[in-house]
Amino acid sequence: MQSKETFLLVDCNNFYVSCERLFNPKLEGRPVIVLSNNDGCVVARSQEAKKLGVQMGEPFFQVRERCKAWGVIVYSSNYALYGNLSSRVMEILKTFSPDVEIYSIDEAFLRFDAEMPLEAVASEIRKRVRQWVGIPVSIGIGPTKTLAKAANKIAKSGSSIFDLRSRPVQEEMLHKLVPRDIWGVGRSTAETLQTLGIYTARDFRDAATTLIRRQLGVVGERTQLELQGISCLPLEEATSPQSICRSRSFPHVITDIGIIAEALATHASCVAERLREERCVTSAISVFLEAMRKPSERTRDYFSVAAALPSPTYDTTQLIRAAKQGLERIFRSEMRYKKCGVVALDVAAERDVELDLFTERVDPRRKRLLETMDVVNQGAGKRILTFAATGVGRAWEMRSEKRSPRYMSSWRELAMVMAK
DNA sequence: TCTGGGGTCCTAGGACCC
DNA sequence: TCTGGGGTCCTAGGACCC
Repeated sequence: MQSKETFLLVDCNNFYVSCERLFNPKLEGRPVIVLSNNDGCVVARSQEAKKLGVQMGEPFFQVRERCKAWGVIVYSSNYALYGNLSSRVMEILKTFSPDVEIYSIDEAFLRFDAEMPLEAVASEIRKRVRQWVGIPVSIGIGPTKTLAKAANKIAKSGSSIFDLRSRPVQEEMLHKLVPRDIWGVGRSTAETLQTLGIYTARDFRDAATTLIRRQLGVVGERTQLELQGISCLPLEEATSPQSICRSRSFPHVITDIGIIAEALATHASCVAERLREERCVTSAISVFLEAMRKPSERTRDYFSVAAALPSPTYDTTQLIRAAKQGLERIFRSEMRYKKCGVVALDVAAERDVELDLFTERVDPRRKRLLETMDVVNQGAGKRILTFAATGVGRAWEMRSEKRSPRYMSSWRELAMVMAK
């Protein structure tokens, strides 16, 4: 008989804020928020900031004045720092179970096969991550991933660890959660459930399967089964991504094709770099532009074009060339552009790609050149070596006015310690 | 006048996640 | 003036084929 499996969901508390606090302990106990790229909207909030009513995803310009009045400390996002701390946390988690699925930058599922004293394991995980990296985490325990997620939600609001394995506890807690609290239930699904008279997570779990299947499709049905304790979402193996996208909004409207070409060349090189990092190749890219329709309106026009590459590749030059050709096909001089991006489609692991006699292999000399660039850029900081097409003016670059130093990835930005 | 049935593949769009 | 970015999966509908 297959042994019973249990899932732990480990989630870093207010992750980006916790990262900032690590290097600036004065932020402890104070309201802190972190903004998205371009300082556009709020993507992380400390407990204190949540209490003040700063909403997740709220546009920053709408809360700026309130933040000033309340003394909220504001940071631009610093992904170099968060990425680095994230991998340290994940390394620790891997020492507790061989079965770890890194679900996002700040959370991971761990699977345990046997019946184990998992509450003890969970508190050891919390202790070790706190001690070795300095980040506080919450942990949910459940017989399925969806229940572990729900347990984590409960853990967040108090005890830091919550076990949702026992049936009576499930009865009680699922009655307290609304469908929207459940992983996989978004706004639209929650509305549908409401019209069906389903108001709690427990109602959802106990509703007629045929009804759920008809109204919500296989996705909804799976979520329902998971709530019943029947595991349908296995731990995902780490696989190569299917697509890799890189895009940025401009800080202001841009109409100049030359500047957009530089931005796209930069995005194309980032995509290529990531492909090499993942040991992947792409056989087609898509280029897209977004333009403002009217100055006052939020609505955007979206233009995109896909282009096949001569052969599966991770070569920056080929991606830049294809991006440029794509741009020429969709660019209109009268449009007011606000964002652009490059997507690698059809991404596959390099070793899985069958090269026949006629497809061009990446030239070994070019391969060495690209590898060298990657090594230099990783060691000395990003963008030491770049392709000329990516430009030097960088008139399109985003606002990031309140970014903390890259303490862990840039020699120039190391923390300073005064010793007397 | 009246126009089958079954299958595959691809794409766009929606929904959801962090 | 100022509203992010990067993913996944599913579904419906069209094109195409026999």
